[in-house]
Amino acid sequence: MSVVKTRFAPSPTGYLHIGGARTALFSWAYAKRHGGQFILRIEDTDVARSTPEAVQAILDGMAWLQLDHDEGPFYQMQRMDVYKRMIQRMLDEGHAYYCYCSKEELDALREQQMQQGIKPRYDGRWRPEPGKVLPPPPDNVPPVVRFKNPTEGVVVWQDLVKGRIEIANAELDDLIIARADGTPTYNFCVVVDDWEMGITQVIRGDDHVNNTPRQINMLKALGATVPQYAHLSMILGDDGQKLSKRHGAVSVMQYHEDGYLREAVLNYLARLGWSHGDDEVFSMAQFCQWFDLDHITPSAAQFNTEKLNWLNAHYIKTLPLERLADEVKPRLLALGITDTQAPDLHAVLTLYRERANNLNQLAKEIAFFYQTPVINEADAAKHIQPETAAIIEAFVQQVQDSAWTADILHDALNQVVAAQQIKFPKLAMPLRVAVIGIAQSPSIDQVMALLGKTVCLQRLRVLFPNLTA
RNA sequence: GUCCCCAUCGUCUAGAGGCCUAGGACACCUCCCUUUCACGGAGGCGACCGGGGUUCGAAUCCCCGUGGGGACGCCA
Repeated sequence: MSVVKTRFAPSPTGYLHIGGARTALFSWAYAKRHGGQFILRIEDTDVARSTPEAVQAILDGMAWLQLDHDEGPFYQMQRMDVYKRMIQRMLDEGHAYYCYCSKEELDALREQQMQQGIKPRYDGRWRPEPGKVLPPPPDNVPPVVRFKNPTEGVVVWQDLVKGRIEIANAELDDLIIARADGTPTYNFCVVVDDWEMGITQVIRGDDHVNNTPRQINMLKALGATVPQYAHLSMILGDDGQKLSKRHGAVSVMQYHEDGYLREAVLNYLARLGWSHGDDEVFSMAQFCQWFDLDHITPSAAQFNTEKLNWLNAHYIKTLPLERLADEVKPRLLALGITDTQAPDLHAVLTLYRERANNLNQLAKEIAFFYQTPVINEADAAKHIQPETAAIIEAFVQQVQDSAWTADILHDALNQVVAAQQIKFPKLAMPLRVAVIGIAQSPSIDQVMALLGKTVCLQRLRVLFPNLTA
């Protein structure tokens, strides 16, 4: 039994989006599960569309998700000599041949076939056959190389996700494996690489199902071992539409920017199209022990931001405080906050992490600890009444000479409420508005204790300038 | 058009012929907790695409519809 080896093979024509990330995650997890190797291969043979920025974006995305590869990254453009040697071999062994059709000729053929209602495909006009006389090669058309696909029989494989798939060779045509300029095309490079790199399980998107029989035929022509295939269904956007620029096909790094933890994204993606009974929340370590191809859903899955948010909230609540602080600090910095010493960020996070489901939101919510809050007008209008100043006055009288802890403040609050014969919110809400700018917060006594006496009193005086205390 | 794939609550899914009066999670609704908003707790709403078979018995197997998706490039 050969050792398991999987690969993630993106083409660098854009960022790493959520669908690609899941494919990578599953390939990675499969290798981990079986003690195998996971390799990263950049399929950059489309020179016109590949960019170094996209390569970097993919590397960044993989790094953020911590989907580390054991080998690579390999770049197909650096393996040209390998492909060219293989193409020559195919030619020499009669598995491939030169085709002198021009693009225009091919386009015309395709159009004609479409009109006739038949599947558009190459008609084999340059395909050599015993007893067949080929036209003389035109001297102004540089030839492409085509693979001589079998014309009869069927290609069958046991897909690890979708089960047995069978496609008739009659449905396939002779695909181009080398362009007129001599460069190899995608399907050929994949075949050569998967073979040479010893890939045992090809885990990829199911848009490749139709390429699989061609690849199997080429593998067989080369005398290579055919790997196992697992075709993952696609991920649909939140709106049920195909993922695209307008439908949330954003970079995984966008999730990072938008305040999501990698733990949440990974857990969410793992659970999208794969299941382990009723388990919903699990670590990547656990996932790597559980992951298998038998429990992958063959149908497409719709992305659900609400559930991602829920997982994000879970991880914000349970992450080690140190980790959480590291995630929040840069986001506070983006709000102009550099110093998180006083009050202590860990203490602030302990108080606030319970209620957050997003890192950016969390940073925004605790910003008032480190900078002057903006008073929310609606909250102020609602909670600051004509009698409020007197109530605040009484409160300040009560606490100005005492120690400043949550317990003491808690008692003081209750005493003032009792003495003034008012409902608790009559005091608590104006305090919130004055001290933190809005009417929603954890217990106001705890918030004020963290903020400190000086700052609290100072902020109270801003909103209630006539305090005598 | 041709070929291929798919089909359980709004969404992600459990389910491999009897354990299913179909389970869990997100969302939603109600109640509880409460110092507001959250968090948390307890309930609730809510699905096997349709039709034929096979079988004592089908969400599970088969066929046909229907619907959705994918592929048909000198793109990957």
